[in-house]
Amino acid sequence: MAGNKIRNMEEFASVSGISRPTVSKYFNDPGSVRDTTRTRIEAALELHDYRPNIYAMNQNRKLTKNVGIVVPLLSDPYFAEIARNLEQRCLAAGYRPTLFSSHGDPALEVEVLYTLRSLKPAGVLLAPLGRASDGKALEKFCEDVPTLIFDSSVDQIGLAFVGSDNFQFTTHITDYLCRTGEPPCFFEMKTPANPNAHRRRQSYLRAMEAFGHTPDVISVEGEGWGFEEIGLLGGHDALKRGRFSTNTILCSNDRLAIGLLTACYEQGIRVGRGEACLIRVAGQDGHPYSRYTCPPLTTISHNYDAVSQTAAEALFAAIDGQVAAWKSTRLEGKLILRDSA
Amino acid sequence: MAGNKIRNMEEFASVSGISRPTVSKYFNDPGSVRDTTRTRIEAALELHDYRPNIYAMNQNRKLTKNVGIVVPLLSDPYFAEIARNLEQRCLAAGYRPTLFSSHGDPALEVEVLYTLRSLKPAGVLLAPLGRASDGKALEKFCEDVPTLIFDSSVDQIGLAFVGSDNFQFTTHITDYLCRTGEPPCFFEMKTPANPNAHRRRQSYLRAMEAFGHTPDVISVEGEGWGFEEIGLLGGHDALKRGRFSTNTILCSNDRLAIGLLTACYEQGIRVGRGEACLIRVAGQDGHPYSRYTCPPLTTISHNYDAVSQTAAEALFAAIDGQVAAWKSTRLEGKLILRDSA
DNA sequence: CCATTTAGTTTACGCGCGTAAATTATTTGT
DNA sequence: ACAAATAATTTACGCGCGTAAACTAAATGG
Repeated sequence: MAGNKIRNMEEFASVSGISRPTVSKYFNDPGSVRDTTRTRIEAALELHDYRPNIYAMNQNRKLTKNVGIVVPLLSDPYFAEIARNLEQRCLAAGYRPTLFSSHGDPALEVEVLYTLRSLKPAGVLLAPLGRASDGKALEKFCEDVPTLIFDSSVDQIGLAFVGSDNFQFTTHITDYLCRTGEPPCFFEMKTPANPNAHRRRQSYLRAMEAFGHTPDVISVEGEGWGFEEIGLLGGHDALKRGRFSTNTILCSNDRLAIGLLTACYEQGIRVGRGEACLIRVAGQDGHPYSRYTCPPLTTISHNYDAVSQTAAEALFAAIDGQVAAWKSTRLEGKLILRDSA
Repeated sequence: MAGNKIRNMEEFASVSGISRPTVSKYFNDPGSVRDTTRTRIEAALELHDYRPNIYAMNQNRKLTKNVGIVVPLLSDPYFAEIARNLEQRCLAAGYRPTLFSSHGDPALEVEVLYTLRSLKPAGVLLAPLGRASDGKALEKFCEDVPTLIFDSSVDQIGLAFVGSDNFQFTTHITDYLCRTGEPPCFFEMKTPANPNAHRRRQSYLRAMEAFGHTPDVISVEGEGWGFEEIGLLGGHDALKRGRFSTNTILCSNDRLAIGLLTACYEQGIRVGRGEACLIRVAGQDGHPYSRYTCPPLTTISHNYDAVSQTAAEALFAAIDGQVAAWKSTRLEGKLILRDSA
């Protein structure tokens, strides 16, 4: 742990009495060198705590162990959670994950792709911004780097797509709401950034039709990624104008629902399924904070584990050379019953 | 934009008719080459959209433009927000931020430091895990890399410390609560990961004493970073056992408060400052979600902008060679009055 | 014990770029 | 138009490591 500072592998090799190429071999796979050599290297390692420079390692490697993970917005706990999940799986599989956020900005998303090329990753797990993404840039990137698209699909690019089955999401929770009370109206952003939102609206319309009810979509104004704020303002506005035609509101996503719940609270409207409650509110996503709203939010949750596992394993298989035709996997969500609906 | 793929600067230099060293100079500072040369390079750039490999660039550079940003836990929106803020400032100042999360794990925090060394950053903005951090490793790292510590201070390491004045935080909000109703009891984790929590408890005790009231600290069990869950469970328990001695509860942080609010809701206890309300709840931090709780959470907020600006500017100054003695800057928080207290 | 496998060493080159020194070409002032 | 100043080029080396080829030393097997 003490000793003079070791600056590079050359120096470390010399103090450990082993040649640099062998030391290099050791760091790439400790099991690939003889027992006695490994022991000597590890003894030297205890004395000098040297670490190879990762970026120099990757410079001239045929296949790196790097995996890039890109999400549209890290400050959204949903993406933070799925990113964390993916990182763990990469580490467990022996890869080096590097996390990037597009911060909701298409230009930054393109920048991230350039940075990723420099990283020479073995593969990339990419959740695109969606509507605002530079499709050409994404497509070009996917041609150069093995990329698995998750969460939000954009055309048929990359190795495969893994995400949630938004049609099932909305159909399922609409069905639940219809069976347990008044059929829901649908609360959404007018111009959502994410293509999943469109699928959810369509699915709501279809489901309502199938169940023989008249759909009602409330589309609120608002740009950007501040969904809670948009739900809050839009909710206040819609409540004041008596815009909700039923006592049950299905939100396009949980963050909108969180804002709407606050609007309801601020207008003294009691939410829930109890006797004293005026309206029911449900969300979609299984957002990490949905458990802690008041009332706790009934929602249909992504299967976080299954989505990340499927995505990660598909990417690792592709890295290992297992070629597979492009495929879209959409996993079902699970209804989480809480007090809000 | 089309053209054959350019693999490196050598190839790009040849197609643009300029020598590689000059092209290299251009990328490091476009203004440092003659107008005619710049025009020719930029013309070639439009045809081939080449980008230098960032990691190769940094390999042999005296001073890189890299800045590392490390936070303890990205899935906490508080850290996500401050990280985003810092990233923007780095970009605006012409640096290349790279974001890392320790994911609440001291071992991972040490790993991150190793990765950072490989990055050869000009400087690092580091928010340590706190109590669980490997102090020796942090100290050693700070000796090698210009590092500014923020959010949570650990000894007197690095270039400087920038954070919030937790004493002012708690004193200020305790004062507010005392003036507007019953003096608060203090709701906290028994074994908090963050040293700021200790400062807040102490400050609460002092403030209560100064105001001539008897303090009451409720310390709940719970390990890890799932503060909402801990607040929820601990809140349920404390409520059932009549553990709160006054109708006013000051939480050690907003995430605990969010959990406590849910516990109150689930026990049918109305929170707020209105007539019909049984208890008041206040938090500390100005968490991004505190606006959207029910009722919206009264809290004392970090001055996010000022903290990140002070931290970033101090680091940039140090990178520019402006030596300054180690200094601790603690910025005051701002009381945010909402309905919960 | 010697011949054969296996692992290690040397040597050499490559990755994609920064950077310094010496040289040559271009621009500027007059 | 010419000398001086400025910019670009050539040449050469370095960063920290991967990797391949040829060679040598050590571990096997009968």
